[in-house]
Amino acid sequence: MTSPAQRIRDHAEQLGALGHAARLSILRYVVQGDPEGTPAGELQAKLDIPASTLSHHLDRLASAGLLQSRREGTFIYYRADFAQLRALTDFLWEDCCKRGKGGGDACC
Amino acid sequence: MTSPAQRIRDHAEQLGALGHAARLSILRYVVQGDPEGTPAGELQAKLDIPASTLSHHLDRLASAGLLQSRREGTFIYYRADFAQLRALTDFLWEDCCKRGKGGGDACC
DNA sequence: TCATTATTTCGATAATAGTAGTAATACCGA
DNA sequence: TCGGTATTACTACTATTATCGAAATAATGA
Repeated sequence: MTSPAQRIRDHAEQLGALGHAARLSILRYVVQGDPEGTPAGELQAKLDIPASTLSHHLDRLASAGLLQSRREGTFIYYRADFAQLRALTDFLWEDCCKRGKGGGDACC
Repeated sequence: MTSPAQRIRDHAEQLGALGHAARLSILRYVVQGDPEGTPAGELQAKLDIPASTLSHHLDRLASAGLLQSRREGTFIYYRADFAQLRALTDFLWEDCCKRGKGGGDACC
């Protein structure tokens, strides 16, 4: 059971991880790619990011729980954690308009 | 027409704006509040954030396009820009698994 | 005009994040 | 084991962001 404050912090960390053009591009590339994962080298080549910089970004996204990695030989495949991503986007809309005048939900 | 790169930058800015516990709390409070808006003073009191700090956070959220403000007397009401928020959350899922093996969409 | 309340701007400091070269490590095929 | 490729760790430097007190601005009503 995570406290409400902890949920805020965790989701803020995930959003912060996405709040950078390179990392957002990485996530989208991985989300749009094969569900089995995309090797780091492909990301480096396609997104044109130096390997060391890319590694930091991947680490940050994985630490936030948005990416999972799996080693296969020399390749490391990264794939999106769709459940976490869904939880994050749902979180933003949670209890929308709950405290509105008539409890109305005309907004969402 | 915004270029793909510009879309990435704009959405990254929005996500970065949400990537902070205080600002995420602000957005959620506003999203869950009355669609007409929530005065800054209420946010300050409920979320216990110093006025000047709050003002900076509100400015950042508004600059990113996630909040809109409206003055009424001495009060300034902030409300969520639901269309922008929807566009943002949809963006993360856009073309999910498009490049997957069988064009499968088992993941989303 | 004056006092009061609501909110923002200024300004300075402290803390965090981004970048990328180089070195190190891991794996595989020969 | 050796050589090549893939990937990460170390490191240092720079840039951006967070914080908040104090001063300034805006609106209202007496």
